[in-house]
Amino acid sequence: MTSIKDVAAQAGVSVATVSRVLNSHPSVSPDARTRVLAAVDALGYRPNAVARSLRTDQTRTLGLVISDVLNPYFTELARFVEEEARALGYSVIIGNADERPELQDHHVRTLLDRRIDGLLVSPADGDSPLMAEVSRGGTPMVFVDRWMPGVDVPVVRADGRHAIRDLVAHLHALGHRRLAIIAGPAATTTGNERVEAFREALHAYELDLPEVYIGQGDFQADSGRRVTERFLALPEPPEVVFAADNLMALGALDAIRAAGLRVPQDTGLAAFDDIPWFVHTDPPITAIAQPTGELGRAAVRALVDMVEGRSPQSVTLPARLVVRRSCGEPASDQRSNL
Amino acid sequence: MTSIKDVAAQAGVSVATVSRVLNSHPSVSPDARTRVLAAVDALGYRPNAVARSLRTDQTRTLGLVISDVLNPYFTELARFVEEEARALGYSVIIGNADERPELQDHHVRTLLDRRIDGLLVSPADGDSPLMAEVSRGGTPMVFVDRWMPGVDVPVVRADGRHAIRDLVAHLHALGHRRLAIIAGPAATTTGNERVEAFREALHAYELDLPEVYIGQGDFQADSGRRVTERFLALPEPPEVVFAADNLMALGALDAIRAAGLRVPQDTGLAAFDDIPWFVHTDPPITAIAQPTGELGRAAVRALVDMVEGRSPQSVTLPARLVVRRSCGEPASDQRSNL
DNA sequence: CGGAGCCGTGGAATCGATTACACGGAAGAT
DNA sequence: ATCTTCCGTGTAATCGATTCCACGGCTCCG
Repeated sequence: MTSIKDVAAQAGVSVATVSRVLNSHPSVSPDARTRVLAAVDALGYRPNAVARSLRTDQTRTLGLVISDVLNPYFTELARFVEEEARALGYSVIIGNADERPELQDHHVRTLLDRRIDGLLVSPADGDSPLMAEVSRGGTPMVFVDRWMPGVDVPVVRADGRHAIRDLVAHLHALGHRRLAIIAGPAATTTGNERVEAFREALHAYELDLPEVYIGQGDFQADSGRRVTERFLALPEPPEVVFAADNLMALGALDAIRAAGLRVPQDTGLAAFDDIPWFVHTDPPITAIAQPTGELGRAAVRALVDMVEGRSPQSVTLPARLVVRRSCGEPASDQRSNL
Repeated sequence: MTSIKDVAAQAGVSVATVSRVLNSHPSVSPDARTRVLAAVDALGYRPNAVARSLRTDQTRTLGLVISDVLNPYFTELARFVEEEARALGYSVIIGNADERPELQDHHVRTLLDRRIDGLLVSPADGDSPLMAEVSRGGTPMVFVDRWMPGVDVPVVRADGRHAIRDLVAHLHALGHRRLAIIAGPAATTTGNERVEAFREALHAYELDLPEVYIGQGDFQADSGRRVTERFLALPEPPEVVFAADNLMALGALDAIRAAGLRVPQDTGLAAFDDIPWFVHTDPPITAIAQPTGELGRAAVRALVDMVEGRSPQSVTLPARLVVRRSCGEPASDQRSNL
């Protein structure tokens, strides 16, 4: 590998001058500059990012730790995060926690060892003292989508409260009264919030959310399947099942089918998170869509603000209901985005 | 940040001894070892990976450049790659090329600047002289899924030939004769191969693959939609459309629906790449499944072999047909994996 | 005409690790 | 007892960059 010394030798200047040219430091003579540039070109020289990072103590790299790459919602989020980061001159290293706290911690530590400039996290289930420690340790950090209470870092997320209210209104209008929810892990904020918002919305219609209608899932398809089986085995099974994420909705759909039931005639289905495939399932699935692109971009901007010494802002964006056919045929004025 | 010097001071030894303990070098006294370990613990010291990499000239990091993260096939691949790499003690940095050669080159260069130990690439459309250059430059490199002719590096991929023959047999048995294909970009190997295998399989049944039945796609949903619209507008539209990847199949499904046609009664649909959602579309989609997990693992093993000075092997694994209902109701003995 | 100030440049310190080499002391060989 | 060998340890060089400081030469001003 050619180093800055080779370039210096080739151009007949010192390494200091080469470095100045490369970092567009003002005090370099035009003559020296051209000679250096020519040498760089001739040798195909590229600065060693490792050496540079050691000296400058910055890597221009952000870490992104997400709970599950296979979840299309997070994949999309990751894509937007990388895009915005690139626009701001940063690279992104993604760590996939697979919803496992210890794997999450592994990635966080690895990223810290590499001296990333900042960390974007969507914390998995289970508590992780590491997070609080990292944030106290001074590493710029921002939570996206999910967050951890008690850890004082900016949060960028979508608020589903309003959309969930719309969903319940929609279900109520269709005549459904027995509504169940497949919740996410209790330890994730998104897991809790969605249940609470659902319960509140039901109250507004004087409906109850009995314990047996709250299934404990883990954001994976399998758990959606298991919970739904239990719902269907109830003496009074729910008329509609609302899954707190798209993978559990997939599992729920499996279970309903396997029981020989039809959606929406026998059991309705709705999901939090909207994904392209929901248009093509049988039937198309009514879902709550998050503004994923905006979320990803806002998260990166907040983090970069922090890294570069500006004061970052927490951001909450509204999610919105997309009505399709999985809860029953909506009145025509309620249809949208098919 | 605490450095090795702090640990040395705390333990009352030199930095050399600390380093020896950390790298489990044999000649350290038990006494020194315990004192160092205690100091590491007390200070919460973690070695600076940047400094270490600079000195040792290895990062224990692999680069993975894929054509499109939003494609579930690649997401899954990436997940397995990371898993296997982690098992072997490596981290992975993913670069998403979004099917754009210039973005692909950007990521390759960034990864090289960071001195990754090896590079896993699934090249996008368009030629990139950079690849050949990198490989000649001595960076360990392995192609996965797609490859570039003329660049002499190991290739890990699935062979769809056999499965495509099975697919054509299946379609022929259902009475279909006019079969069309939505191809991938001509410049990608997977794009070409799938068309050629399809043509050959048709020949075996004395069927032709006319030019108008070959649509030019780019592995994105939109192109599948456009190509399918054109197919359907033909005086003699095809009875079955075979999409060379899952996203184009999604687009094709859109287009068929938009034209007011039913699958499979009016137009059949099959896809290369199988994904969980294909079970739940209306109707479930017949697809060719790649052994993604094995592919990812084999690719990492080949690359690590190369990095660590062993001689790497190209690997080709068979894909297999999964019959569902999107091409017509199969005879009962042909059904599988619903 | 002489001193102050500026500009372009190079030498050398530095970042945090690894590792070759030297050295002192203990143990074993003769 | 003396010589060799080996072991544990420390000193210092090194990786490839950035950047502080000093220096020589020039310009400008009084």
